[in-house]
Amino acid sequence: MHKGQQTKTAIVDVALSLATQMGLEGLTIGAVAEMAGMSKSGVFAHFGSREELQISVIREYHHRFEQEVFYPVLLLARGLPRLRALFANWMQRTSAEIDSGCLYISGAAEFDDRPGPVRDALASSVQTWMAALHRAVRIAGEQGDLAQQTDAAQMAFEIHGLILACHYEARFLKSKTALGLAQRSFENILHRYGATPSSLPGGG
Amino acid sequence: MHKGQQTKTAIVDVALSLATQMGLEGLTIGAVAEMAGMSKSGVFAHFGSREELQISVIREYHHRFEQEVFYPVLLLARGLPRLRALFANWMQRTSAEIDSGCLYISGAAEFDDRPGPVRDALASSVQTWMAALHRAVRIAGEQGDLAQQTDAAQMAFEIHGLILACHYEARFLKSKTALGLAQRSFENILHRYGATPSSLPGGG
DNA sequence: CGCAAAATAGCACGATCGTTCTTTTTTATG
DNA sequence: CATAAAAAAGAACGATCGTGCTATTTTGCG
Repeated sequence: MHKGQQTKTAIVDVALSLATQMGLEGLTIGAVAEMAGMSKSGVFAHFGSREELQISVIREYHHRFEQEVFYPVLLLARGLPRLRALFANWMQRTSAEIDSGCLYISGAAEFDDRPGPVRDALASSVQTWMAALHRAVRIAGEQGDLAQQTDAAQMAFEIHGLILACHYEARFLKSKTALGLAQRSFENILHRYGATPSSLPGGG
Repeated sequence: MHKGQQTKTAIVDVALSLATQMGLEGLTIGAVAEMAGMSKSGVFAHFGSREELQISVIREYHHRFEQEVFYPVLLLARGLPRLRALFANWMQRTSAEIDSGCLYISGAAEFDDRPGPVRDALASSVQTWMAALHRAVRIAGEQGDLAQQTDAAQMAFEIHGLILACHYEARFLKSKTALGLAQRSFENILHRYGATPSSLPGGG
């Protein structure tokens, strides 16, 4: 008795790809049904409301984001290596999302002043990721991989900005140089905050 | 025989405030009509299509943006003073748009893969502004107010990112520190590109 | 004022949306 | 295989949308 979960997963899969492309507001049950080869009511029955479908999509996106950019870096040494890897994974995903779209960016624009459970789910996911980024920066500072006076919040903010500019200019303005500019920006930020090319073994 | 233009202006005014808040896709003729105290067909007759209304809104936004952040800086000396003023005006507008919303950001998310005249108008406006920003940076470099090897495209990209992060974190995540972080980011960028605190009078 | 033209309103259309209700098909189990 | 439950389909609803058509009001000019 678990065929339901199986098709529900398939529906969310289709809905996610549709939501990243058309936005969470452009996510219609009819479009999902057609793309999934089902009837509208067949899709609807699994969620009970469009809002619940949207939230399921956000949860799936969050899960994939974690899986792809966050979890892998835990295998690396704390500090600068982990921070570098975090950014590298994020950039890799961002570059893929130049074609597919990013739910955290399009969703923010759609729900930035529309209260409700969808916005809550979206903001909560983003907050979780922002906190993880902030933590990675802070730890790199504590490890001595960054200048002593580094402000983690400031550095995380600047990294966030570079990703947003990359996505904006590449996806919307079709700029072909955005990836390179973003990569260079990150190196500039690392340099500014005194990142060591390789960790010093016995730093006090 | 120009009452038409008068009410048309009023309609665009209402439509703009509605579009910045709800997005260009959320801009419905019925909502505009109600807010303008008119009938749907009364509003519709002025534009002939919703697309034309959306484009009119984009043009109006573009005009106000120019008027508010770009034109005033032409009174200042070329180089760093003008670049600083450009950013200051941009930030002032951005801080206001934390409440009202930004058409260039929400519009980009909505139309980043939806071809057509609306997207074209939006992208064209943004491109114009991006080119102006790039030019201001380049001129500052040529004036000797920035380090010799400054890459104008790179610096403009980083400034753009800081604005996007500011808007994102302030408007969507309700961060109260975003304004300060953005201001600090700009100072960091200026410092990194060797901006002089005040222009050197006789620089060769 | 009188009158043509412009501006606006009123109304209805087809389409699409989320949702509900009912019926049919599929599934898992005795 | 029989059968009850789960899953999916089908049809219809009310609402909302952009838009076209027609009537009415308002405007500006002689």
